[in-house]
Amino acid sequence: MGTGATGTAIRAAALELFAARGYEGTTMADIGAAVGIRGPSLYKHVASKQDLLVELMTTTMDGLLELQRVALAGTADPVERLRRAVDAHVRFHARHRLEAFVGASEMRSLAEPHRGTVLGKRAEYERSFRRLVEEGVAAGRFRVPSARLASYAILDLGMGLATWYREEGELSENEVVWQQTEFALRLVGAG
Amino acid sequence: MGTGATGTAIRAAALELFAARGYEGTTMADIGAAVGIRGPSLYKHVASKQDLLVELMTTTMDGLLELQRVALAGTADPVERLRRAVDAHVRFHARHRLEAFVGASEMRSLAEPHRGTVLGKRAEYERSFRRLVEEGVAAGRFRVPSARLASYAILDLGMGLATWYREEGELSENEVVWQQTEFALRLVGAG
DNA sequence: TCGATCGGCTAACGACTGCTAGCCATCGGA
DNA sequence: TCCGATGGCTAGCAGTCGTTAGCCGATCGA
Repeated sequence: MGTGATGTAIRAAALELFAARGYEGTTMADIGAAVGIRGPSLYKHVASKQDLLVELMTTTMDGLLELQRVALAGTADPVERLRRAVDAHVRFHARHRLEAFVGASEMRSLAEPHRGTVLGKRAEYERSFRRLVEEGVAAGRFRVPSARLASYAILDLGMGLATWYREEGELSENEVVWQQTEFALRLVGAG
Repeated sequence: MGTGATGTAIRAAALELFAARGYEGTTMADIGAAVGIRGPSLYKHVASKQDLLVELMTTTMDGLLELQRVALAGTADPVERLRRAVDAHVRFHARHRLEAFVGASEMRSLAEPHRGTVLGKRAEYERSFRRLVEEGVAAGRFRVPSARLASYAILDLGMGLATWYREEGELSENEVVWQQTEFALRLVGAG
């Protein structure tokens, strides 16, 4: 059944190229060259260029949602719930910066119906964060002018990592995660 | 000398299309259609498609830097300085969401040497924000684990507007600006 | 009135794109 | 040993793109 390793290598190369040059700016020949084969040979492993993007974006959103689900399971305290959700959010963006960057900037290149699906997952993710803030406000633990704006701010905090975070940077993943979580809690007035 | 209005209309149409479909995903025919002419006719008004992007991105960064300069002029108090810088930052992103979005996501489509120029301006803008945080820390008015991370967080807060802010939204520009400024001050522990 | 300029247009070039067709070497299992 | 599957390859199709060339009607100052 072959090694199957090439399929993974192709997806990894596509991710890196989509992040660096954009979906439209990346050719199948580019992706092929990155794994040592010609463009047309790619079609022995993947159905189409669009398929590469679809799979990349849906698995990214699924991973993010799953991580959040796990982080929130079995915890009732609003402050602790937000802390865990932000931890998962930031950690995911640190570990998958390229996926996050492509996910945010290439939504337009995603064809229907997948575009709608991914947008739906993203809306669900955001709604979940807003609810976390509202829970904290209702419990008298947070103090914010607008739960919507606060949740957007927290989401943006983590998504920003996609731009500036580097694994080789001077700050470790844990340090960044801790500080961003601290920022998020200060932001909602739970410091 | 003609009206000159067409040149402006072309730039406005290009901005909207670049934001919606991306630079590579936008054709000269698209831009022409948006202003009621054919693709090739555009060359009576602009030098090239790349020129459209170059001008868009440099004027955006210049506007952002100039606004920051004005905001900081003649104020010494670190808290007030950060407050004004964040106000300008957020207000700019609210008023020029499309420019900000294109500026952030189409850097890759910008050819050298303009890419280097714009990146330099952006680095200067970021450095200025970091210095503001460091000033506040040095004066004992802010309390942050890392000035670098705090300044990134503040920058991301405003840049996020590019994604979710809408003029027709329920929150007015002033409300959003005020709340984001509040968030930024909480974030650096100056609440 | 006349001639230049302005700003549209179509035709077309040359390069490039995603993808298909079809060929062939390699190699593991029967 | 041989046969089929695997996974490379080149050639090429059918389009699209940015851009140039060259044409022509309208407008306007002299």
